[in-house]
Amino acid sequence: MVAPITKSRPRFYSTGELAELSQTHIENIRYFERIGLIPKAGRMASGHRRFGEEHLRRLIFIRRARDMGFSQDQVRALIALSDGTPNSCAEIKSIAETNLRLVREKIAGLKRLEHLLAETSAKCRGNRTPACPLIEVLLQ
Amino acid sequence: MVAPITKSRPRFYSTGELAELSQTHIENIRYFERIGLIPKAGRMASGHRRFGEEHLRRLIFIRRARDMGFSQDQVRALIALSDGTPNSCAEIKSIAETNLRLVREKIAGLKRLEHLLAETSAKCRGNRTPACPLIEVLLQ
DNA sequence: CTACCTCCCGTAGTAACTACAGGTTCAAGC
DNA sequence: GCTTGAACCTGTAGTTACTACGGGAGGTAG
Repeated sequence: MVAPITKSRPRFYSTGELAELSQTHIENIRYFERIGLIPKAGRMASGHRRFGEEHLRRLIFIRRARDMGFSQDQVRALIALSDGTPNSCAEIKSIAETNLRLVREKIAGLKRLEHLLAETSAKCRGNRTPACPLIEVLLQ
Repeated sequence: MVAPITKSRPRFYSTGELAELSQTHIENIRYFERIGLIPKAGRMASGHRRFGEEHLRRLIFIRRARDMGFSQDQVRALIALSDGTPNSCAEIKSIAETNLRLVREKIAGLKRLEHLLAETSAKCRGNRTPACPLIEVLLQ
């Protein structure tokens, strides 16, 4: 087991450092703070934000969840449910399954679209004889 | 010369009729008119819009194109190109092919997501033993 | 000391609609 | 002719999830 990059002393991060470490846009971090998706950061004397490990973990969590296609509301629910409440696991699974169903529907729709586009495009020779099949399809 | 009023029906439609016939939301029709995606409608004395066959054809064209995943800008380009300009067919084909590529990329991304969700969700029994695998995945 | 970078805040913009609020007009029934 | 309810009008604001910008202040290397 490799020791993670842990600092025994409390680590603090500037907004830019946190953006780098969490692979999140800097404006996005401020945005997440504003809408309450991450806790409010402490401040330095200068007014610059001072984030801690907790913010980093939360941001990585959020990015992963977003990568998994969860909406902002779902992410919010996942955060609330990930705190160890009994039975929350079942709720989390249910959110994931709803999402999986939506993803599968999206894939199915896009595949139909792909076939339509590919077929129609293949018929087109780019010379409009007798008429462009793409436009024909759109006009009926 | 007497115009054959009886048979060559200059059909007019109200906004609601057009919405019904083109399967478009009524607010959407007004929106499309406002942004110039369809021509400005004529007006009755009362101020109610009066649409013609041309509007209906255009709206159906737009709906089809949108169903095919074309963006509003692409739809605008397709409308401009569908007017019979020489060589436009090649440009139309190019728009369609760009779109096809984007659709395929979206499908690939969603499939990766589908696997991740399905796998993680399958591991979850909804009883958090020892910990919810979905949350584990999000936390690393 | 002077660049230059990073950070601050607030606002506005993006796509592509969708949803009011608050009013007019039309069509049908009595 | 009157009433009622549906359909229509305009204009603005809300949606999702950010992203960009303007204009200024703090931090640091040479």
